[in-house]
Amino acid sequence: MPEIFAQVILPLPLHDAFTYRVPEKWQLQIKPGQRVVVQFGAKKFYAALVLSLSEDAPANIDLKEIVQLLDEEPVILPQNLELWKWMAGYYCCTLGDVFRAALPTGLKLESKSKISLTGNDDEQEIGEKEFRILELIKQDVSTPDSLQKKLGLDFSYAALKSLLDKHIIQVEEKIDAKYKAKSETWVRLHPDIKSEKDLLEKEESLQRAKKQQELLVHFVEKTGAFQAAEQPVVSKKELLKGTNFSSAILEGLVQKKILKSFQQQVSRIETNTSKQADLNLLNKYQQQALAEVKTCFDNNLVTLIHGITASGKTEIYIHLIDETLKQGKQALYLLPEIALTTQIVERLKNVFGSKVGIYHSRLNSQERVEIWKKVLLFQSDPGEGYQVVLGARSSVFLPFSNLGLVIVDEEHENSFKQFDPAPRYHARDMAIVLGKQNNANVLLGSATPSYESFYNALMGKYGLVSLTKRHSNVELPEIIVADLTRAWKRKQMHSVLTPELFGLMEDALNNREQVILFQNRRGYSPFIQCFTCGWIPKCENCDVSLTYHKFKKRLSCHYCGFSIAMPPECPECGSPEIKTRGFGTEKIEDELKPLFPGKRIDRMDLDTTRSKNAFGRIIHNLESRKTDILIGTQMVTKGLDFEHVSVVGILNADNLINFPDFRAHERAYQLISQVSGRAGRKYNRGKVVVQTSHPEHPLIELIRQQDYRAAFNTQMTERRLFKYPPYFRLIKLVVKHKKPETVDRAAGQLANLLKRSRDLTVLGPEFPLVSRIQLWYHKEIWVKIHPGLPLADVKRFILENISWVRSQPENSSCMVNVDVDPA
DNA sequence: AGCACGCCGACT
DNA sequence: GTCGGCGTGCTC
Repeated sequence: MPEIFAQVILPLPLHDAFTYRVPEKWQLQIKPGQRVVVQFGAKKFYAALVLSLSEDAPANIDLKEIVQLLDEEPVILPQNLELWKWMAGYYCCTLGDVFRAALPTGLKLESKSKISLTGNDDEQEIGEKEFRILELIKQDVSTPDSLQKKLGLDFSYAALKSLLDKHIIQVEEKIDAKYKAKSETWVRLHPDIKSEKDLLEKEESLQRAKKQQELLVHFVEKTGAFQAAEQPVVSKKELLKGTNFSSAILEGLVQKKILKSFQQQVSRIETNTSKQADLNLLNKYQQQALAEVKTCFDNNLVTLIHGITASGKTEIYIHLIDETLKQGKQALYLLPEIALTTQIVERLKNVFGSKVGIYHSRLNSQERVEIWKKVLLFQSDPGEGYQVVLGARSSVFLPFSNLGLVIVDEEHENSFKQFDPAPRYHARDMAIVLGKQNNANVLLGSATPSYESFYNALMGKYGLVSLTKRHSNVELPEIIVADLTRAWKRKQMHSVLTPELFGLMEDALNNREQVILFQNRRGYSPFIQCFTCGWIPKCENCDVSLTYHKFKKRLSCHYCGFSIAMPPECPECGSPEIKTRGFGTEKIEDELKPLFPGKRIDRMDLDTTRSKNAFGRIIHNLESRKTDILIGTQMVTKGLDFEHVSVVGILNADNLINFPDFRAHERAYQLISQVSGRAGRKYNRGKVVVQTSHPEHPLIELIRQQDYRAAFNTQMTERRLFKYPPYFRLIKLVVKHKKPETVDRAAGQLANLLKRSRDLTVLGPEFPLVSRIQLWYHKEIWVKIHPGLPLADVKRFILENISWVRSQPENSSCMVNVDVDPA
């Protein structure tokens, strides 16, 4: 039999696959998609993924053997790997990067150095540092990391190495399997008991062990032994529940070979999710839209459904999923993380029961592995595996075997784009690739489609379906523009509220209706400033001012988490007069309390939703009308339906519109529309107040008229003129280094090299909005690419130039991040 | 990404 | 004179 070699992907940012020898014992069993343990480098072990197998190997390399085969069957299918390859190529990252992003943590493993004593303690001279390290090792601190954490500056690798050289300690590499199946103890009759007669004999034999006898009777009553053909089993937990029997009594029966206990694997995921509801009937507009979507699907792989808020898109999705399931195919339903609320999760579980898996970042790694495995299971056992997945961005990596439909709801959401680390992929775009590879239809849905998608639809690349009627005929809210500057000048402001907004809030609250206020900044105030000398506290690691959080009495950095206590006086001039500047959600909450005495005010932002149940609690309080006014950031915009919210206030539209980003207008429009959608969903027409200092701004007028199409057209003119998407493709390059001079020089060189290409438009290098993050200086280069150019060649050209710049000694291998289609 | 090897400044 | 910093290059 010829020798077999495996090309494996390591979970590292390396461009090549590496070849290992396959030991003879696994030659028949090994398949692409299985995980293997390999040694890579002098000591590290990794779980790698078999990419391919071959009978020949690269010459002149001393190959290592695979240490362990981890899976009996592949954890990922060949067609899934095709998506990985596409992603690595398109987003200019390595397969290793994709590997890391794709597999749930529980399926990845990495070796950790475990330090232990050798027991060799002949008198040897050791230094102070060595002594302190040794003391900790004796207390079972056994990894370099934890030693470093405990000792701080007293730790050094040299001291560790010295101890190693003196044979006082030893280091071994241990790999931990992160995923363990959860198991429970179950109980059944011992196989020796073959009839009821045997059982009675055994029972009588227990005359002197009353408790055991009672438990046996309890077991028989509970399970009905010999009632059915199959011998009954029961979990130990279930058997002992509500009784006084202890484990010891059960153990006694097991010892006497009357009962037998065994371990059984159980799922961590709730299983009592039987189908509880039917599909809702669609109204005539929904029926029409559904029919149109299906027609579009006949001609286009991708269809965009532009449906205003509350037009009932979700129910259409559910009908489409249902049809996909009837064809025996799988469906993937993608939502942005924040929109994966209990409302939608429950609806899907009720309709599709145990066929639905939910996959998002709040699951722990063990749960994620179980979802992964049940999606994989669909291939071999369609009855048991998941046929529908509702999930966030990373669900595109799940091992689907027979995908028939992909839905991307809220497709305009920029949180579908992964920022850091690589792969910097856009889940909506990956969904489309996934659709192409599987010949599965893709449905994009939004009330305010991204301009790229809408453009593609208008150009005929995607099908387009519009839904313009809200269900139960609720009217779109009325939008009122309130002039901040005028109100300030006339001294009519009630704290942060214009008289327009204040008046409407009072009316609403008097009618027992609720109010949502939107402000794009969390914390108390975006920055503070000394009234006397003008000093503004800045982050030590990043180039940003610190945000004041009043509740914690601290100043903190929203980029790196750095924080300091609020100084009692100005550290520069000693003046005690430090003033807060600007308004964050926390300060607004404070300011509103005296304006609306007796009203219950709640706040929803990153700071108040950190704990696991906080989000649900805030939503519940609003639903049950325990909250009168909710103040929040972006979070309040997401698909939450509340019946009694009649007024929505956007406290400052200017900081949305004036954001220095080519997408600022698109985003401002989307955001304000989405928040507006929260107003007046059931009984009467809601009111939205948009506060701005520039009521004459053309975008404000478009927002007031709620004219998506006009806003789109206006922007398209600018996008074309300034060479932005959808007319041009963008690649953003971020050069990073700890030294500003190096960043300057390297970024300059790179930009100059790229500018030599006459086909490309190159902007920069420029310092980004925040030019230093966590002690690293950043500089950005934007490359605009004409759609006629071969993208692969352009990328190769860019990557070659990056390598060249990085290889120049004076640039001391600075980092360059490549972000294709930046958000 | 790690980690080893290799070359120059502040200490016994 | 060495210890120890981190800059460069390799890992099947």
